[in-house]
Amino acid sequence: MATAIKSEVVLENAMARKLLKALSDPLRLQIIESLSGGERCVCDLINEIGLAQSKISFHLKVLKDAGLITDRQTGRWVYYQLNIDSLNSLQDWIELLKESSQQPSQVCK
Amino acid sequence: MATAIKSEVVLENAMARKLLKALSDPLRLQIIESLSGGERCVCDLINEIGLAQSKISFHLKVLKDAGLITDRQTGRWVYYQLNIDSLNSLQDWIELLKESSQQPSQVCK
DNA sequence: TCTATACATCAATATAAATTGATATGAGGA
DNA sequence: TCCTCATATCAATTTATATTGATGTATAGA
Repeated sequence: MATAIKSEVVLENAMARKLLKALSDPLRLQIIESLSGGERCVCDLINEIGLAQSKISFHLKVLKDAGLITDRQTGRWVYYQLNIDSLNSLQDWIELLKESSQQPSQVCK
Repeated sequence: MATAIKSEVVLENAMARKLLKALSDPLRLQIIESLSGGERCVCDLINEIGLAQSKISFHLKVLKDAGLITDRQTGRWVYYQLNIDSLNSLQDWIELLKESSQQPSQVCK
């Protein structure tokens, strides 16, 4: 059904928007790239990236709110991990763009 | 060679950073989504999106500088089009993240 | 050459987002 | 219970980004 497909696309767009926004900061990208080496606790990220703890925590929250990472607490430590599902969603969104963008151009006027 | 691979990844990261930054604005996403329907001139985008011309032009420039779109002038009209290569780069970057993120977690302390 | 149209650019302002330094919370261990 | 450590949160400030309205530029047609 056309409406079903369309509302799916709209949903996808809304999700992509959130993810892309969260990925638009260089420090957050550093965190993401660091987490791509596997799960890490905050203290490790702080050491690895070498920046203020409040800064790291702030950006971790942004990434978590966007659904890009998940956390898990063990004792005093909190471990963060990339959420593969969100990366898949982003890839799907890009794929949709690519698929629909090869249409004939409309001449203006 | 390990260094060659690594510098490739670094390049990819730098490119991803630029693309993601450009994609982080809702109006620019609207433009991107509109262009996914095929090449469009600025006047069409203005009508479609219904916002000030200077606004649209500003964001088109950001998208173009990032390499996400290309332009082509014909007479008085300028046509913009999605640059598929940039979308592919972004997909590749995400793919790399996914591939390397399934490693065993390191326990803290 | 004059005028209208399509688009780009710019300076001023408004808005949003990131940083900083301090404080709060909550888990463990002594 | 008290202390320390790991992390989160907050208010104030700074920095970055977007918007607005005006002006500039190039093209085409009369």
